[in-house]
Amino acid sequence: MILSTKGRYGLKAVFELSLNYGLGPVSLKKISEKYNISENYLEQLFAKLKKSGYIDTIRGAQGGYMLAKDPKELTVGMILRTLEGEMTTSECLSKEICSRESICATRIIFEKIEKSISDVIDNITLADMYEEHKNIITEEKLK
Amino acid sequence: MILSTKGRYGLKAVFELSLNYGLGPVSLKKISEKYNISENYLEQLFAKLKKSGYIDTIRGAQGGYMLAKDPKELTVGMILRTLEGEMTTSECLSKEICSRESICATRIIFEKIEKSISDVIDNITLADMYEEHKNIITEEKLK
DNA sequence: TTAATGTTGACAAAATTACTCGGGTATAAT
DNA sequence: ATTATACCCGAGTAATTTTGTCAACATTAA
Repeated sequence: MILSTKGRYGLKAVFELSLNYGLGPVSLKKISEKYNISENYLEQLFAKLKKSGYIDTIRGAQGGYMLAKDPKELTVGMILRTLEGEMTTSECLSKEICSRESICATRIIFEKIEKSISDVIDNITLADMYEEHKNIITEEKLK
Repeated sequence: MILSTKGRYGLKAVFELSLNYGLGPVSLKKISEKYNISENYLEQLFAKLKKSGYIDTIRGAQGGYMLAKDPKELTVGMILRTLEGEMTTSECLSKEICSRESICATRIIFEKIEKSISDVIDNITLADMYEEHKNIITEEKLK
């Protein structure tokens, strides 16, 4: 399983923010209740995202969290990498040990996996997610 | 980091077996010394791979492990999935909680990631790794 | 003021990872 | 036969990561 709850919860929550983009802040309480995610835990995730500059906060009553940028400028990769760290490693365990032959062969594999993941997550923006989501909703209504 | 030492050590070790395909068994001791991986730990990984039918063993002196099939028939995905379990999950946490909208949106993302990983690991065989590795060695010699 | 909200840092339970250990069994070489 | 070499198997354990919890505090709208 490549994604822990950090990435899974976090992406959901951020998407929720993008649904509210331009409409004012959303409180943690609302999000945590909607998805049944621990408020305090989500708080930690949002703290990281704020530090990275992807979300802004407004303190005090009626405050909350909001995207710091246009959903078009925020990619899934930005969110996931902030929360999960780098997705793969291809580093050798030790330069001495790296007896070259097979380690190089496996490293190539890991690099390919990494690239394919990056191709996906770096090319989907929150705006894309929103579009896709809207289409699904529309299709459902047509039935 | 999507791969733990299980997948990383395991793929290295199995590649080592593929270098020796057709030349008799390789002992754990040899592999663990070459890569400085705990022998007992590697044993556990190989036990799983044997159970899955990817490697065979010969017990007793001069015994060891060997691929159970031609390297052309063994993919990186077979090895990694055996050792790491499924690579992603896109399941909802709970049907009740799944308020559909944003969870569906995130699920699509996870499914895309999963597919891109599968495209890589299911389409590279141990034989492919060997070919690539041979090319690298050859190129180095030409310098 | 008061209630709602974000901020911070410490703490901790649970799960997973990454091993270790010890006593087996099978087999080749002597 | 004996011995050394290897795989086999199940239990145990240390370290790390994940997944939170808690408490005290700061800020702001109403």
